[in-house]
Amino acid sequence: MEKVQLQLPMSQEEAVGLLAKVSTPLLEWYDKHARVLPWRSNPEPYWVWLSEIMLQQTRVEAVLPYFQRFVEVLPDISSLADASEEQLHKLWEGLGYYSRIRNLHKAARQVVERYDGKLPPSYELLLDLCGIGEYTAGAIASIAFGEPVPAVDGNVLRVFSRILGCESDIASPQVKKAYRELLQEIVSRHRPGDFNQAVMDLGAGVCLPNGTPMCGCCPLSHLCTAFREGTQLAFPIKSAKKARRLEEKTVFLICNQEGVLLSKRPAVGLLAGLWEFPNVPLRLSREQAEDVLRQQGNLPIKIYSLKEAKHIFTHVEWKMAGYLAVCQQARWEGAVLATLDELEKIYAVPGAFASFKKQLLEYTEKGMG
DNA sequence: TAATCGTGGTC
DNA sequence: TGACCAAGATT
Repeated sequence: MEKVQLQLPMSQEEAVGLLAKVSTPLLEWYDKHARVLPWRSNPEPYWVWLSEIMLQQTRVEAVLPYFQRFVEVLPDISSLADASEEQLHKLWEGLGYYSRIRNLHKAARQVVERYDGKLPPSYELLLDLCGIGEYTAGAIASIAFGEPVPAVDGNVLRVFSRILGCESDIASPQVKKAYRELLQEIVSRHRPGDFNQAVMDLGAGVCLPNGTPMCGCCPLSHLCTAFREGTQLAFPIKSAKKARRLEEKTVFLICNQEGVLLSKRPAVGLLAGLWEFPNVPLRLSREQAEDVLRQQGNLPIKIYSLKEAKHIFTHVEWKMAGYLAVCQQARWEGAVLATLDELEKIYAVPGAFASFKKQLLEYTEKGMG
C-alpha cells in the first residue's frame, strides 16, 4: 500500500504538536463524563471483545440488551466455543451483520485451541483472530490489556478530521492507515484504553455526526481547527455511496393447525444461514400466489392478502407482498414446520420479516375473519 | 479498491 | 418520507 499523506492545513510536525495537546483535557473530560457501561464496569477481555464486536456499526443502546443476555447464557469464551450456530444466531437475532457472530464463534474456537481459552494480550495476535480487524484489535489491546495502540473508528476519524481540518477522504483505507500512524504517536501511554474510549464517547455525545456538534461542551474546542473556522459541518470528508438496488418479493405464511413453515437461507450471502418465511422473487398477484402455493403441493383452505412491507438494507431494498395461506397440510420444498413457540425461542428470523411475523401473530391471536 | 453485509435512530 | 449514518471486517 502506497504511503499517503493526510491533506492538512498545516505541516505534519504542527499536526503532531497540536494532537499532543489532546490527551490531558480529553482524559479529564472522560473522568467526569464517561458513560457507565457493563463492559467498562467489568473490563475482562471476553466482555471487552464481545462488546466491541457487537458495537461494530451499531449503537450502544441497541447493544445493551443483547450484551446482557449473551453473557448470561454464555459467560465465558469456552462456553461460546461450544455453543451451536443455531443458538448463536438466536442470541444475535435482530442485531444485524450476522457474519459477526459466525466469526466470533470461529475466533472463540481459535482461542481455545491456540491460547487455552484466554484471549492473547497483544495487538498483533488479536489481529490474527476471525472478525478482529485493525480497529477491534486496537480497542481490545488498549482497553483490556493496556497496550498503547490507537483504535481508529468512525468517531476517531470524525473527531480528529475536525480538529485537524483534514480534507482527506476518510472512506479510504490508506487515509485510515495514515490516521492510525499519526495517533500511534499521541495515544496516552498511561491510559490508552481510556484515551480511545474517551474519543468514542466524545464522538457519540458531543462531536456529533448527524446535525450540529455541541462544541460548547467540547473539551477540545480550543484545539479544534474546524471550530475556529466555523467549518464543523464540512468534516469529515467522505466519498458518496452507491445507490441501493430494489428487489421485489412475495412472502408466504403457510400455516396449519400446528404452526407455520420456515426455510433456511443459503450459507453465504445476505442473512446467511438464518430462517425466513418461504418466498419467491417479484410481487405476485393473489392469483399468481395461489398458483405458487398449489405448485408446492398445498390445497389452501383460505388465503389472506397481507399488508405490503418494505425493508431497507445498506445496499438493497426489499419491497414485499405477503399472503397467509391456511392449509390442512402445509408444504414447501425444503421448509420445516415451526410452532409459534419454536418461532419465538429457537428459530432466528431477521428483522426484514418482522412485519409479516407480526401479522402472523395478529392472525393467530384474533383470527382474520 | 470496491462491494458486501443489518438494523434502528435522527433530522 | 428519504437520506444519512453508527464502536468495521472480509473478500
